[in-house]
Amino acid sequence: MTNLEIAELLRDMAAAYQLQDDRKNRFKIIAYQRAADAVEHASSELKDLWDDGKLKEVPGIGESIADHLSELFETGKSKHFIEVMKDLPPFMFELMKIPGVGVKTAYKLVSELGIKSFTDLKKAIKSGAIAKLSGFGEESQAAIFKSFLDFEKKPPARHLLPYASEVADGVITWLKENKNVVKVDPLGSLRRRAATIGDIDISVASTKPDDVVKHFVAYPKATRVLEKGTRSASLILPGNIQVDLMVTDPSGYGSLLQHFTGSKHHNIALRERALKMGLSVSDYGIKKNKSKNNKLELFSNEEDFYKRLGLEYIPPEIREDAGEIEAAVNHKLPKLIELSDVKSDLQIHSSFDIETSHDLGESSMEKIIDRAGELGYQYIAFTEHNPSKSKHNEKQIIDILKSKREKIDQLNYSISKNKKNSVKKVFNSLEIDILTEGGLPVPDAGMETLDFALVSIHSSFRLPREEMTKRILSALIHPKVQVFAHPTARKINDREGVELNWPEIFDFCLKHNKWVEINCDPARLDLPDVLVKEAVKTGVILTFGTDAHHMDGMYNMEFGVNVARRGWCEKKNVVNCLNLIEFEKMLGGENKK
DNA sequence: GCCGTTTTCGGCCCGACTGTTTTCAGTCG
Repeated sequence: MTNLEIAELLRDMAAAYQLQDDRKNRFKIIAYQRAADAVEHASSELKDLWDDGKLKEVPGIGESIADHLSELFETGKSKHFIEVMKDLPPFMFELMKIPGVGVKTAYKLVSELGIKSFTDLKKAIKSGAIAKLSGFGEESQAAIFKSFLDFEKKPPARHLLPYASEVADGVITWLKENKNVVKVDPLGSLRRRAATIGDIDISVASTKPDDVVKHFVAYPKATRVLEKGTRSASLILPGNIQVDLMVTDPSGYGSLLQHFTGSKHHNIALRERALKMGLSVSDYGIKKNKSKNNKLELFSNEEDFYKRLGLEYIPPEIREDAGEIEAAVNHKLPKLIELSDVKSDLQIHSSFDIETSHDLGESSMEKIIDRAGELGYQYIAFTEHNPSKSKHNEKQIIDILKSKREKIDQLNYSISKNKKNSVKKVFNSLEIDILTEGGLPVPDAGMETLDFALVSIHSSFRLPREEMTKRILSALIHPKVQVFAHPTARKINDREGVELNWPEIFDFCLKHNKWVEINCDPARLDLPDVLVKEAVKTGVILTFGTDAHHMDGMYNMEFGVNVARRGWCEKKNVVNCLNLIEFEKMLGGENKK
């Protein structure tokens, strides 16, 4: 079972307890939901953790749930889960995927109207049967129908960061046309720079919230107004993208920024901390105790808000309730890496034709060097894919690589004459496929032409964990191999990452001075943030590579930096932050025979 | 059902919006 399937199962359990008695089970429900969230965000497959006896190390999984999951892994089922859910019709969980349809609604539709498919649902709506149920009416029936039509057309997807940013920019531009908008910011997972974005969250500071809301819901591109209140509203945009707006007075804007940035778990943890201090936190501000009559303390900025709770300012990227609050208490927050720290790009594909196994780049080496200069880099690496193995014999591969070596040497000669460009050196590298059985498709005489090599997986993604781990290590061991590129080989929304024994990989890299890439392509962002955090903890050296196949792709560096920041990365953890001399020293170091 | 700067027992975030059952339940973030 995958983590996603387990998370879904735990959420179904929470739903079951909600139906049984949502008051009595209140905290059990929360516990199951928290466990589900934790499983979804875990950096390893739960099955692997169970293999290693580490199930209970996942925060949110305790004695009881761990036991049930163990039974599930051992026997394929859990008696307790089956018992709790035995009377629930399976289709209710499908209905719950429609936004606005929760546990109670779904159960009622299935149990009282016998709905067993989406076709049944449509029939029930057409006949008006839903409106006749107690607790429902014409309007709620219509709301379910509209929501269903959106969902049927396009189930809510998570969007890549650059796309979500663009959509948000459109809304923000529209909001700024209203003169009552004092400040406007994109928040939520967009501000936390997560790899994918669900809803788009936007906050506004204004003394006239109702006027701003009115302007917002008139956004010309909106296909539907989901909600409209006095200080908040939600729209649906084409492609079934939801945009949520919250407005507050400028005097309390800091609290709104903080609240709406999230994450949910970070906020919950903050509020629990506040309670222990005798304070109550909401998106309006902070009160003494929970009493309604107590005076509200306002915060115009986030720094003061965190300070009030005895915390250092926590950067949005690490607000995930993953140790950042404890670190902020103890003044142990990392000084996160910044884009301006980056002095190089270590994965670029030029158009220099070496008859590659995969796609060739589109821009010339010369143009790429100019662009690198514009970005202020000191050095870059050209990392075209290796010459295809099927179309060449060994001698041909060696000859092709020698011709590229000559080209790079010429470039370095002309660079040394050009004082205007900040780039002082280009490295001759290669992105080499790791063969299914391990090993590399480039003969040693070809490897000798390189300054260093990247290796990566482009085939056989579904090997078992230990086999895959051996495969990777057999490639990394080669003395010319320096970087493990896009290590999980995931493609966001398209392909899951491979299974690897990460502690073993990281230990190996640490011991042999091998580096692990953060691929900056927004569709990859690989290593993912949770694994970056593990790598940083271990002390593994990381690299940035934009994987640009066109010189404009070099602008994607910022997305890699986002991931690094989310993984608690400092300047010292990333080799790209070294200047040329330091970098060459690092490259020469322990890696040479 | 989980978890701990005080706690192995006794807590567990806080509020907006909608529709319907006119005082609240359901859903969401």
